[in-house]
Amino acid sequence: MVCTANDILEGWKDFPKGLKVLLLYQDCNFAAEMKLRLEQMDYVVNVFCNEAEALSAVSCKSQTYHIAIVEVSKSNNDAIFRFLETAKELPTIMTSNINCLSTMMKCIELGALEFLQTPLSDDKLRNIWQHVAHKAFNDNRKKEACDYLEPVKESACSLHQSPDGEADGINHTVKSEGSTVQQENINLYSGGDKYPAPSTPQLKQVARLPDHGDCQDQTEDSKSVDTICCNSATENACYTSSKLQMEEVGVKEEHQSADKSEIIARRSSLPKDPSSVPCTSSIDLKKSSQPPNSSGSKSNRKKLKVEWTPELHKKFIHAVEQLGVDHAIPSRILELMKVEGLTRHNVASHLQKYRMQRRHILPKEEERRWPNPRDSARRSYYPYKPIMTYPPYHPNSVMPPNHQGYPAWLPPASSHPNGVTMQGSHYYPAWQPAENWHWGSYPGMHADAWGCPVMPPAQPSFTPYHQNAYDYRGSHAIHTRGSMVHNLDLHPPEEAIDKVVKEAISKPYLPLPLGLKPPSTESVLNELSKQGIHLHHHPSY
DNA sequence: ACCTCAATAT
DNA sequence: AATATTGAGG
Repeated sequence: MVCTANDILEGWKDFPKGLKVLLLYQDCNFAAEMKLRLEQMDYVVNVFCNEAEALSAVSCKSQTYHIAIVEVSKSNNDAIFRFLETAKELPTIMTSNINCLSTMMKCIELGALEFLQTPLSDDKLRNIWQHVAHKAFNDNRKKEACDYLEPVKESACSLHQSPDGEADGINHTVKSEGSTVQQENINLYSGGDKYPAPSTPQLKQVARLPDHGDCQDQTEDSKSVDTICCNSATENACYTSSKLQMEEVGVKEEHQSADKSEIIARRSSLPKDPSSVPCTSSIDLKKSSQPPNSSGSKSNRKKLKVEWTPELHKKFIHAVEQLGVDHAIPSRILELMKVEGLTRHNVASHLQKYRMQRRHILPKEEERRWPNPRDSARRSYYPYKPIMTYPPYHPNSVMPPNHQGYPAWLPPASSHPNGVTMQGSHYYPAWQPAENWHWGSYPGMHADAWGCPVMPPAQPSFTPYHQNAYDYRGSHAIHTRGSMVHNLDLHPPEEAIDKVVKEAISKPYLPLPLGLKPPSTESVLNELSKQGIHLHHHPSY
């Protein structure tokens, strides 16, 4: 159970009213007086006169406290220290009329928040809530960092020293941390906690473990995992065990939507319901039956094999869709997929497979749809049904071909903004990978079928230029209703041309717009300069 | 630096 | 046999 900053700021009406304070005083009279004062400040106070009682109260599930105020005297030092040591979860303020540095120091060492000399002013008393808030923020930060880093830990470590030096795993991690998406893995806390907002007691006192509390500690010290987050409190047990379990098994892909935008959207609206927070995506790396090596992670260099789970594949397909089949290149796909630990190589490989499948599957389909032998003869490498489409440099010329038998300028319906679902039945029979992946879990979604068009058939209503797929490189989308014919003489804005051409020049490996023969760079530049567009000519391409 | 394809490994 | 990884070539 975590008392987050959000709980306090949003979920806790009238914070700090109702803050639950445990008072541990030897002198019951003093205690009563304190109780009174605190209650006048709208705190809820329970008094204990000996440390044992107080401790049992702390460990009692039914009653929870946000903060403790503990009186120290010369006589009760040991008991108080014991209290501090045991109730690590509970933020504790010490108070005393003695002024013994060593005692004070010991208390602080044991995690006390501060040491206040009596008499306590109202101000000081009133302000105790700040410790709770402070800790909440602190924990929140730690938790995020922890959640974020934890799943990567293993893969990152393994990839870190990958021989070819390509630490995509790391890069990726760092990158996404710096960028907008910081994913969380709240399922670690899935003990059924429902955020009983105000009564969020057992704040984990991570701060009290200066050396172990740092989740970023990448040294594989499973012991530290234990100590980090599991401090004696029983309710942490499930957290710890699940965590350890995950370490053994390897982090599993979560079935949450992998859609980046969704994650961003959700995050930006600071989820009140923790269950809606997306989980970290990381890949399930299969260790190749390696004995658990105790000493360091160095020898664990065996290449980790990426298992393309349905979820992973789905993300892959998503990415490919977004980019457009023809423009899906490993690096971009990798970016879009936002999967930690996955390397460009992995993606490239998968992409290769994917393309192979397409090539094998589609021609057959084409054959069925256009049994005209001439067509098949004309079909080239990519089994498109394709016809010359755009005039050169039309921004839409980067459209992927469609496979629907509709005019080639029709964008794949998958990029149809309305996300119209497939109803026609003439899409491709779902080719399925050999393994029994559970495609069924994405009903109506054919994106996951290998090499199959990922989209529903074009809509009769034709909204041809809604091409979200191609804005990815910032080309101006020209939203024009109606069919191509009306657009033949359409001249896109120059920047658009510029962008497309630049891209084409700088990324020779990207496929050319459909139907175009590769023009020589010279001729392109010539043509452009005739139109007053001047680009640097890089002779290499 | 990165893509693609083919060879190789599992 | 299928699929992931590695490597060569562009």
